[in-house]
Amino acid sequence: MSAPARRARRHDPGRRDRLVDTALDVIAEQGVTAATHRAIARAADVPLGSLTYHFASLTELLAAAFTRHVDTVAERFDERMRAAPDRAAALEVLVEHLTGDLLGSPRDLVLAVELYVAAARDPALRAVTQDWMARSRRSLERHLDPVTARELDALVEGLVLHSALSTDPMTPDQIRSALTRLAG
Amino acid sequence: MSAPARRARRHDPGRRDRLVDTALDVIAEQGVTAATHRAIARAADVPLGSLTYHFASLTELLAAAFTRHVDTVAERFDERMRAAPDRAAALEVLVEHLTGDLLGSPRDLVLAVELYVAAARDPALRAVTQDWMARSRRSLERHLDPVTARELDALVEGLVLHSALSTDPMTPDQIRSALTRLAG
DNA sequence: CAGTCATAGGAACGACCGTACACAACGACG
DNA sequence: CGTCGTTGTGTACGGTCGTTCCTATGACTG
Repeated sequence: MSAPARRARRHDPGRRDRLVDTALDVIAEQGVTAATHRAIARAADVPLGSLTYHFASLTELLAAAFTRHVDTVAERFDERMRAAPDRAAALEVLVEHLTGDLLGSPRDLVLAVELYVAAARDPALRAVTQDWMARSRRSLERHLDPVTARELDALVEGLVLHSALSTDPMTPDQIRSALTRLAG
Repeated sequence: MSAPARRARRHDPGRRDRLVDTALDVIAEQGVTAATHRAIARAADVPLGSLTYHFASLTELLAAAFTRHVDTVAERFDERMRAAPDRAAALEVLVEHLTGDLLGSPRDLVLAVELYVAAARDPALRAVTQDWMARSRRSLERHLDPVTARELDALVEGLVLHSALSTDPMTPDQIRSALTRLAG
């Protein structure tokens, strides 16, 4: 009957990496507040003690997880931004990034908001959001002046939050027109 | 020595109200995650059992607290909005509301973000934020078309979040120019 | 092949939580 | 004055949490 099929190998290189990914999964599926040592250990199918062995504290693990996610998203965005030939194309990249990546994928939307939550609660995680905002702005500044970049960045944050909390979210067209209106 | 000067009277009408206010204080000073039965009871100087006597659950108490706060802020905003003679004045009211009330007072800024956090975590509290957004939009629509109102509302949310999480927040002038740029 | 040491594993500790509940105090009312 | 229902209080239960700690293992080094 039982014998819970513990598949964890005794020797498990890359477990640390796997834990970071699993933490991200748990956050996306159940929220930061549910991302406990035990929940992550269960999801990764490793013993509880393994988490404190690889990460000095839970905060450190969450920081690693959010950092990995931010790296992925920010890098993908900057890549596309670099490829944009001019200002108009850059705006279209932003629209696509927002409606496609952030709002289009429930996972990324949830992760963005959960990061806000975590940052608001834990000063150690605030550095991650600040890094994200800084990189996002730098990407925008490839084709836009700093003032516009900053305003757009704030608007993007608002639209993300709005989408996450509101019933009847804005359509991609409405979002495009809001962004172009501000940047125009 | 001890005899901890428990000042709570045996008969204490209005205690329920006082608990709501105290809950708001605790949230503002220590965050929603620290707003536990025990923390609020300690701050209000009432016994623990008193909280479950007046409120069926902790969520219900937090909802009452946030509702009271939202009522205050939303009503104050709508009042000033009604007094605005035209669109330009309305925009100035919005700037004043944002830079003065929300961003000017650390307490209100914290409470706004904590409400986002609570809403993201607890579906029962989401109704409060949705109510806030709806009222905010309705106030804006007194002098602005619905599309602009909605866009401004999202931008305001973004600016609040931005201010709370960012180092070097935007100045009131920068905020004014962002808002007028979108609404212009 | 023996020894070493980073890694893996599991149980336990102490703290805090929301909530339930039995009891004490009180005011209203006969 | 005695009874009763409402309101207030204190304690305890069952649970989850982060973290610590001791033991076991097995891959690598010499």
